[in-house]
Amino acid sequence: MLNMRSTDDLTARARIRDAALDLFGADGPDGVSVRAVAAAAGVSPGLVLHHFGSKEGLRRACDAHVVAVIRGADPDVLSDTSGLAAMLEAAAPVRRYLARALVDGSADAAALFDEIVTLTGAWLAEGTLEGWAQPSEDPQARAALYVSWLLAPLILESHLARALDVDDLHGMDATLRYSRVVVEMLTRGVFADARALTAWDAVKKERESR
Amino acid sequence: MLNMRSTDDLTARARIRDAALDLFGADGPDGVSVRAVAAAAGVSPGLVLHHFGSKEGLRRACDAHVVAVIRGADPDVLSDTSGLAAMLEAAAPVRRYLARALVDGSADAAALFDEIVTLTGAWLAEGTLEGWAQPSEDPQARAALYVSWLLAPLILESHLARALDVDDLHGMDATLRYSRVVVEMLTRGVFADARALTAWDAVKKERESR
DNA sequence: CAACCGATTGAACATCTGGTTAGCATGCTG
DNA sequence: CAGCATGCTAACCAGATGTTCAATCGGTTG
Repeated sequence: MLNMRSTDDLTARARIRDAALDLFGADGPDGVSVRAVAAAAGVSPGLVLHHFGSKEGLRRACDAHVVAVIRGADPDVLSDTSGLAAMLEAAAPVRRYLARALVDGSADAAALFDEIVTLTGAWLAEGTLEGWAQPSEDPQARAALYVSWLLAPLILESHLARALDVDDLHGMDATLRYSRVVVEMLTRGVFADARALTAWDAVKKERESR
Repeated sequence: MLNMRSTDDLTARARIRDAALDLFGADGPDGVSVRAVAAAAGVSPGLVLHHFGSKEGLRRACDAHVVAVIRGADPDVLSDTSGLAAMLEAAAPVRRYLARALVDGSADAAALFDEIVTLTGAWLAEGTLEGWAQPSEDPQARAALYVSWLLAPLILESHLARALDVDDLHGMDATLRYSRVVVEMLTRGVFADARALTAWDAVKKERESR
């Protein structure tokens, strides 16, 4: 057995982490036993604890790894949306894990979310000044919603795949297809006139008068 | 102890179901023990199984109850977007349970999702004909994405609340605030020119040439 | 009153959980 | 070579989990 921990990323430790990433991403940390991770990595259950101290430690290691992958991937493309773009480009297990961590309330995932919202807000503000983005009455909320909307396909993966009649939502075909519609909806909008806006005004007025 | 099972909705059975709804919605069925449900309902663990057969049976009962509540707004059929509205306006425990069931892959929640996507697709098609909705190159995908986007605040509740600096995302103030931005984004769009569309074209061409 | 039936309990069971420990093997270092 | 740290395993532990079961209680019915 070789002993190049820092360079070789295929050590038992890395294999355990990758297996955990995969399984945790599918069922959440609470739905996966240490033994299942060990089996998937081809090691004994004891080794998992030996390397990561505890199951919680393994979870933190997965969090850290995912954050590092997303932060570190292709920082040049698409200037300021790089975080988001990197996330969408990241390998499927990492993406699934991130989505799961977000709904499970992991602290690292939450911090990543906040960071991306901030970056997106700045990016959209710049776009507004340069004229390629619409101005917004509430830039903060818009940035948060924009990020949430791009995250939605990650989280609702299985439901969207069913609605679109595709097997793998994150295969290239399906990704191209739905991202096209996303761009279309974000460019032309969905509603063609202001009646949704006036409907909202009516709701607000009614609620305020109560 | 009274014995009016069918009429009184505060029987032990109903209390167990409500407690389970609450706890399952917070941590998912796998994160909650039968004993915890029993304790929250003020009964013994055995009674939970006596009434629902198994934990899985209890989960199914929760699913059925939530679906019934959502459908109950419009007893016969869901019309247009009323299902979506009912989901977003439902009481907090129901809302949380639904969000959790969607990401956990419950069959009933998935069926509800599909149904709402279909209704939304029909609604948007009608709008396209009547002129108040934009035409779409891919109506099926648009309907699915539209539903996903409106569901996103449900699922990412805590993260959005943090980004918007509000305590309760589904309180009236916050709801009015972010729904305003949703309407704004869906009416005016986010991008002011076609460069996102052309960027997508470039990506597609590049990937196809590979 | 007696028989019965559903609601309800508490204890028990087998299983699985995360975690600990002792020990083995191997490779580095003196 | 001896000494030692380290990767790794197997056995084991205490606790929690879902489920089962015998027994009790209370109201209804014969």
